[in-house]
Amino acid sequence: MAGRSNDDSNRDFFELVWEVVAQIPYGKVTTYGHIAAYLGARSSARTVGWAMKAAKGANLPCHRVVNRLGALSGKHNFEGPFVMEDRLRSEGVVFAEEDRVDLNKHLWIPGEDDQ
DNA sequence: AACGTGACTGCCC
DNA sequence: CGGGCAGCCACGT
Repeated sequence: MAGRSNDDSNRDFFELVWEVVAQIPYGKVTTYGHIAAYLGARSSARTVGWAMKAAKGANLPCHRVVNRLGALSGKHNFEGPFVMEDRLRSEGVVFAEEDRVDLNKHLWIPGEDDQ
């Protein structure tokens, strides 16, 4: 057994992602890439998407996570294809275009004191 | 163990 | 502005 516990790196990447998502402020959004970069895995943006999928059912604001273009790439993974957009609009999030959030106004980057 | 797929991203045409 | 290609990581078959 040897303890391999060395540090918090033992935690699953998914769990770290969920913690970041839980920190996204109300009315703000972030991207898969920024979350991955914040966790030191800039190339794992895709894995962040898997974490979201695995988080389905959890009490996480996963609707605040969009792709780099602000598009709701995961809307079809919610209870309905309209739930994600509906939830964002409820928080006052503005859409620059159809199915595309205005990141210029609502982008929140983990680690940045923007809260 | 190999292959295909995907809630991604960057680069090129 | 759209479409294709490559790199990346985890998962299902």
